[in-house]
Amino acid sequence: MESPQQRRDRRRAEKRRAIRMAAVRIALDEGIEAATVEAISAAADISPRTFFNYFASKEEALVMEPLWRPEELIDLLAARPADEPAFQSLRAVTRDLAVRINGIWGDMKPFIELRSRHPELAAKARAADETKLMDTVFEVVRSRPGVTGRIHARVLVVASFGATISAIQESQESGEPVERLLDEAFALLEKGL
Amino acid sequence: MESPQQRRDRRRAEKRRAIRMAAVRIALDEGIEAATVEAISAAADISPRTFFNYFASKEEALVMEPLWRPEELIDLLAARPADEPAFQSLRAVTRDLAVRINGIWGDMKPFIELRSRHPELAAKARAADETKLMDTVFEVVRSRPGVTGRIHARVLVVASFGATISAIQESQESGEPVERLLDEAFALLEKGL
DNA sequence: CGCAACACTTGCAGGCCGTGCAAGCTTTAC
DNA sequence: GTAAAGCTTGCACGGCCTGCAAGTGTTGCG
Repeated sequence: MESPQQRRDRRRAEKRRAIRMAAVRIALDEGIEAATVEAISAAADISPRTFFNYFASKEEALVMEPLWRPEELIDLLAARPADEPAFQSLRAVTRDLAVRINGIWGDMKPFIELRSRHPELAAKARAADETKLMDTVFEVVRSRPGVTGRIHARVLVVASFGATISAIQESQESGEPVERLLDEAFALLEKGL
Repeated sequence: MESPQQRRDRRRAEKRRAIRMAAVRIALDEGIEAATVEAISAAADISPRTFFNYFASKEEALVMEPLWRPEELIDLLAARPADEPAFQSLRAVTRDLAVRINGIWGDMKPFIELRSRHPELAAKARAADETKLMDTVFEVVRSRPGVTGRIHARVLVVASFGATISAIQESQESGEPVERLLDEAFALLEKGL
């Protein structure tokens, strides 16, 4: 059975999704300046005030849900063998996560289209939680064997994230499979630039 | 002598700087929520409307001027030998530019302090012009010899930028010289992770 | 069932950001 | 000295976002 709490969570998630869809549809069909909170709320059949019970900002509704949450990433890293080199752990973990994209590729399409028309959307949204993501991973990587110092850890993290995002972006533009591009990117990093 | 246009430009730059200083001082002394456009304008002795003749947004006044402009970076890359490997060009250019930081370290201090208290400031400001910066460099790197494809170029750029920013951040936190950390970071990338 | 606790939605009021416009003022050009 | 060009400012307005309190549904329990 479904507990009342689960029920509430599910309905909430559904409504959040519905609002998002309305927002993106307006932004794509009528231009981003037409996607005001008022217009989105009307389309989603809620009051403008309620919109902010679901999203902390208008922008949040116009970008896709982040693919990775910090806690999840930390769990996955912790699940790797403790003596595995940090670089290989990052490689394995980001590969697992990136592959998940293939399953939701269809859902991502409108967001990708919108982002390509308005790059500032992705930039701002990304910066906010991506730096936090990298900071948390940085803390994990620091304590791995073979990591000689803080700058080493920083470079490992920033290069791995960069490779992952590059592969995803390139895959979106060229249509090549994410896995192949990801392997190519990490192989370059492994063998040296 | 000074042409009238130069004179105007200079006065404008001075005023911009003065407004910035007022903004950062308020944000540091009284908290960031006290740094409203109204308060900043009053402190800088201009009208709130005029504030927006100098800055497109309030945030712009609270972060430091970007260290690198795209055109400048492209010029510097173009000045490198055309047959130099892309990685070495990036290494040399970012090193030159990063060293410039040592000359303006003092001016940067308030901004660094403010950014450390409010990370979202740096995140948003950075994302906006940093992605544009990387896109332009990407185009240059793509046409360098030895760059085998788009993903190769992407990884080169994102890793180099990541290394540079890591070195700068680490230097700010640890006090070690930027050059040393930069060398260490690029050496890691060169030999492979 | 009935009632109390809880969660969700909404309106209202208000602060803040950012922009177009037009009026005034200062500097520059001839 | 006068016209053109640039800068500053006030005004009005639209849009984002928040706290608060009132209203409406939902849940849990006797």
